[in-house]
Amino acid sequence: MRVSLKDVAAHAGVSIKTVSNVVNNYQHVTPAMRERVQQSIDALGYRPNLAARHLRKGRTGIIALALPELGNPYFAELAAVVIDAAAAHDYIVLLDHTGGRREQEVLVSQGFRARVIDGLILSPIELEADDLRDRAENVPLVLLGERDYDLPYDHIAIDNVAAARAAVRHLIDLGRREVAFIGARRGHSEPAQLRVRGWREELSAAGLPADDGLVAATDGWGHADGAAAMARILETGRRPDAVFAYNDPMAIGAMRVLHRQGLRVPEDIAIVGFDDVVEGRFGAVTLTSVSPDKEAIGRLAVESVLARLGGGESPEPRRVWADYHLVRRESTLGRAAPGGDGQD
Amino acid sequence: MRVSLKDVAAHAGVSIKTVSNVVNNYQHVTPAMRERVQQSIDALGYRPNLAARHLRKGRTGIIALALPELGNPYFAELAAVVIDAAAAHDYIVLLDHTGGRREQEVLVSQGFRARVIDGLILSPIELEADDLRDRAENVPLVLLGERDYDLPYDHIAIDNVAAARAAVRHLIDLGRREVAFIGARRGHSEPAQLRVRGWREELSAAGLPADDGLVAATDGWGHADGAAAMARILETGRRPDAVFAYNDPMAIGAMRVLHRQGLRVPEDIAIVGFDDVVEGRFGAVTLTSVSPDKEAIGRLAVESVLARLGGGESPEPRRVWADYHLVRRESTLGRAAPGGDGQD
DNA sequence: ATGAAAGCGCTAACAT
DNA sequence: ATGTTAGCGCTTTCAT
Repeated sequence: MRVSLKDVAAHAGVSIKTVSNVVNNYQHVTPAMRERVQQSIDALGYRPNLAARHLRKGRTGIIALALPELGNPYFAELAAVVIDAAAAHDYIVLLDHTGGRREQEVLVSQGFRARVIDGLILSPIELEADDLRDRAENVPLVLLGERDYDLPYDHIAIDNVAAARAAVRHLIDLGRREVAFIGARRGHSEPAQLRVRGWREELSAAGLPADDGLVAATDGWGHADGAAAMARILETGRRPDAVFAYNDPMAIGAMRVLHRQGLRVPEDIAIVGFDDVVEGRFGAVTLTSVSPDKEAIGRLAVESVLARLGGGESPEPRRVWADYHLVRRESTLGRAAPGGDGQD
Repeated sequence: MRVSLKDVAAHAGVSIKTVSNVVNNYQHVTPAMRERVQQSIDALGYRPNLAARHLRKGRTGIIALALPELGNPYFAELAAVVIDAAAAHDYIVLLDHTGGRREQEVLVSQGFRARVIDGLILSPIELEADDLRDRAENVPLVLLGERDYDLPYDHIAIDNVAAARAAVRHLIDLGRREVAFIGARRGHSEPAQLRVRGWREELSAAGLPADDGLVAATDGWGHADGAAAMARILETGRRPDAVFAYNDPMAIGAMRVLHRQGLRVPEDIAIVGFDDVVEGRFGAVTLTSVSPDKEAIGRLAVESVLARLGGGESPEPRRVWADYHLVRRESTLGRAAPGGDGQD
C-alpha cells in the first residue's frame, strides 16, 4: 500500500502533526527534528496524498481550460501558454473542447464535464449571456475571446473592433477599394460580429462599400471553410481587390483557392488574416495578420482565475484588454515584405 | 457552503446512505424513495464532492496526457482525439507538455507534475529507457510515438520504419534518385532514428545513395527548423531531387525556402512529409505525407490506460500497431494530384 | 516546538 | 430496502 503520514510518524517516532509540519515547511520545527523526519520520509518514499489534502482544504490545484477546438493552432498555442502560466502557480490544467457548440459550452460552464476544478477559463463561441445568468456553479469563471458579454465575470480579450479596423485600414492604405470579409458565422449567434463591425466601420469611414455581397458566411472556421467562402464570392462574379478573413486558417484556405484560380496574392487580391499562427509565416505567400498577445491573454486568464480563489473579497469583474499588433507580410506587401524565411 | 450528502439526507428525511444509493444508481431503491431523494437533490443543488469520493475510492476519473508540444498540429489533433475517447469512458484529461525535453519527460513519468491521476499517456522524445526502469510511480503508463523502448509498458505507434520506407519508395517510383532527409535530431538521443532507418533501408535496397551529406540534423521540429535544414543542404551545393522530412511542419518550412530560391516543387525537388496535418492540404503546393491513423492511436491509448485500472490481473504489456497510409498530393505528383481544393 | 483529536464528504461493510 | 458507522489521509484547532 501507499505510505501515509501515519507510517512516517511511526517510523520517526513522532506525531503525525510533526511530520505534516515538515512536509508543509511549517516554521517552528527544530532543524534536528526536521532532519530526522526527512530521513523517514526519504526512507519510506512518502508522497502526500493529494485527494486527502484536497478534501481537507477544499482546493484541488486544477483549473480547467475549455476551448472551441485544438485543431486551430491559435487555440493550441494558447493552451500551451495557459499550461505554463498555471504551472508557475503550481496549478495544472484540465483541457476540454466544446467544438464551439452552445450545448457543450453550457455543460462546461455549469461544471458538468469536470467537477474537480478550482476555476474555469472558457472561450465561448455560441454561448449566450442568458446561459450564464443562472449559473449555479460557484467555481470562478473567466471568459476569453471576442464575444461581448455584459456579465459579472472577468473577460480577457483584445479590442476586436479596433484590431479589425487596423487590418482594414492597412488594406485601404495600400489602395484597395473593395474589401471582402470571410467568416461571418451562420446561425443565430454571431461570434464574428465584432470583427465584422470593425470591418464595416473602417470601410464606411473611408466611403467604401461594405455591403452584404462582400460578406461570406461559413459554418466553421477552418481552412476548408475559408476556401469554400472564397470560392463562393468568386462565383458571384464579384472581384474584390482585398479580403479580410476571420482567422488565419480561413485566410490560408482562401489563398489556396485564389492560387488555383490563377489569381495572384497580393497583386490581384490582398489578404489579411487574424491570430498570427505560425503556419502563416511559411506559405509560398506569407500572411499579413492581426497578432494578439497570446502570452498576455493566457497569463492574465490564469491570474484572474486564481485571484478569485483568494477566499475573501472578490474583486469587481474586470474587462482586461490584451495587446495586439498588425504583422505585415507578403499577402499584402508582396515580395517586398520582410522576413522572407519566416523568421520574423 | 457547498451542499453535502448530509444536507440532502436531512432535507429528504432519510439517511445518508439512501442518498448515496440514489446518487450512485444503486439497484435496491424503491422508485418512490428515489423520486423523493432526487427532489431534495435538485432543490438543494447537490453535487458530489469528487475529492471525497477520490479519497475513499482511490480513483480520480482523470488521466493525464503529456505531449511534446501543442504547437505541432499533429499533437493538437491527437489531444482532441484523446479528450473525446476519454469522455466516452467518463474520464477527463489533464494536459501537459514537455517540450520534448528529457528532464520534463522524467518529471512527468514520475508523476511530479500531476499526482491526481489514474493513468498517464506519454509521448516521449528524449526520454531514455533507463529513465523509466526505476519508475517508482504506480499509476499505469502508456507510451506513444516512434521511440522504440524495450520496457514493460504498453506502447502505441505506427510502424515508423515501414512508413518511412513507403514514403521513400514513392519518391523512387517517381524516378527520384537523390533523396535527402530533413530532421534527424541533434544530441545524444535520436528520436527520428526509425524514420532515418526506413529512409536508409529503402534507398540502399534501391542502390541509391544514403550518405550523411543527405541528412540534415536540427534542434527542433518546427517550420523554422525545416527551413533552416533545407537552406543548409542547398548551401553545400548539393542538389537532391527529393526530400523526405521528419514531419509536415518541417516539410512546409523546407518548401518555403525552395520557393524563395526559385526551385519548383515537385519539378525540381519533390517533398514528402509525415503526420498529414490539415495545413499540408492548403498550401500553394499541397503536401504528400504519411498519414498515421490518429483516431486509432488516441483511442487505443485511452483504452490501454483504462484497461490497467481494472485492478485485478494486468494484461501483458503490449505493442500496438496503428494503421497509416501515404497520401499523395502535389508536392510529389504536381498539379495532376487529386483534391485541388484541399478537400481530400 | 510538538502532540492529540476532530472532521472534511464520501463509500462500503455491516446491521436491521 | 434502508440505516449506522468506520475510516480513506490529511490539515487544523486546541493543548501542552
